[in-house]
Amino acid sequence: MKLSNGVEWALHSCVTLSQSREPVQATRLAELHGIPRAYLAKHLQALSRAGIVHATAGQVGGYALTRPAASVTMLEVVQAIDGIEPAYRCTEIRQRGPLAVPAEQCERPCAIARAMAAAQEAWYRALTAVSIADLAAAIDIDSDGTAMADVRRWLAESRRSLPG
Amino acid sequence: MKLSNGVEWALHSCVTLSQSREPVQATRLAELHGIPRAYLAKHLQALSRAGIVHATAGQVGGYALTRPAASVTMLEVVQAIDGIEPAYRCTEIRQRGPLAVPAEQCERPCAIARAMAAAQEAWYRALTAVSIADLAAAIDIDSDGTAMADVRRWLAESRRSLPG
DNA sequence: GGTTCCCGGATATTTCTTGTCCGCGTTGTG
DNA sequence: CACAACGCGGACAAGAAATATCCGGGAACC
Ligand code: SF4
Ligand code: SF4
Repeated sequence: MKLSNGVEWALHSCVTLSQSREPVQATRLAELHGIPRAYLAKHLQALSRAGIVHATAGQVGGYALTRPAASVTMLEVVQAIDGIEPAYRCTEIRQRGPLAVPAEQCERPCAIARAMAAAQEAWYRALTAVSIADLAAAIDIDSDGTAMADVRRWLAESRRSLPG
Repeated sequence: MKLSNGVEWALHSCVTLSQSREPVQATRLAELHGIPRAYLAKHLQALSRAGIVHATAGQVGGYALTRPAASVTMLEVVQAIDGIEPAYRCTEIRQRGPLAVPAEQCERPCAIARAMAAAQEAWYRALTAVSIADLAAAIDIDSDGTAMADVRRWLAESRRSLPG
């Protein structure tokens, strides 16, 4: 079981966006995190398609959160990047081989699939309980209240200096 | 997030093995489920390395559970096949870029990594709660008490007829 | 001793992730 | 209103990982 590392970038980007009311360009977000610009843009597009962020084009364009950070859950971001398909994909092997179960008995998933679905559900619940705002607040506390202020300052500064 | 489909084969194989006190060859397990024999053998080797099943060589060899089915949890099987590394791998991007956090502040994982770890823990807990014996019992109930008996009959029969 | 079967690694094939590119639409400006 | 600049969006290659397969030992049984 593996999670795309783009999830980490997307979560960090959302936390950063929650600190700015103006749109932030993909170039800035990539530079801030030291990651390839073009690839981050691809993931941001996925967030855009999921309705989590809104992209504005043009000279002063960029990305911004569409909803308040407190209403965006981690699960939404994870699913936007990694897809909504569950980790366990049942290939219905019980319908194959010499003891094949007839299809009419396979209407509802079997015990194995049910247990896996329950585990997935527990995973979803844990991620739903945490919002982007929670993350921003927790990161701020971890850094003694300087992290988010630094981000806001850097965003304001880069908007002036870098395009020059 | 994706789970190797070998997990499904391994779980089915364990349930099957729980119905037989004699060792069952990899060839039989593969035939019963209609899956490639060689690849299933590779996964069974992983189960063997994890101590879940014991392989006996020789003419009447095969695989058998080392412990009672009630004491083997789904999580053990999943981790034996899919590995124990967590789904979310933190690449410490906060230590990169213009706002890099110094390493001495990164001793404990940040809020994002903590939330992901909590979700993973919930997933583990759900899988630990279900044993192979539970699965066998549930599958038996789903089939009105015929599935496991059919498996036992097929195993006994194939041991006579097929090698001939 | 012959046979059967499991173990382990080496290897080919396919799929997915990662990474990069340029066209199109949008925005601000003259 | 036409122009030019800018960034988003999806299409396109390279790399990694999973999937699937094969064969040479070694062990147990007959
Ligand atoms: S639903 Fe259950 S029995 Fe059917 S293939 Fe999936 S795990 Fe196997
Ligand atoms: S520990 Fe937190 S801040 Fe550091 S890279 Fe992981 S998610 Fe980002």
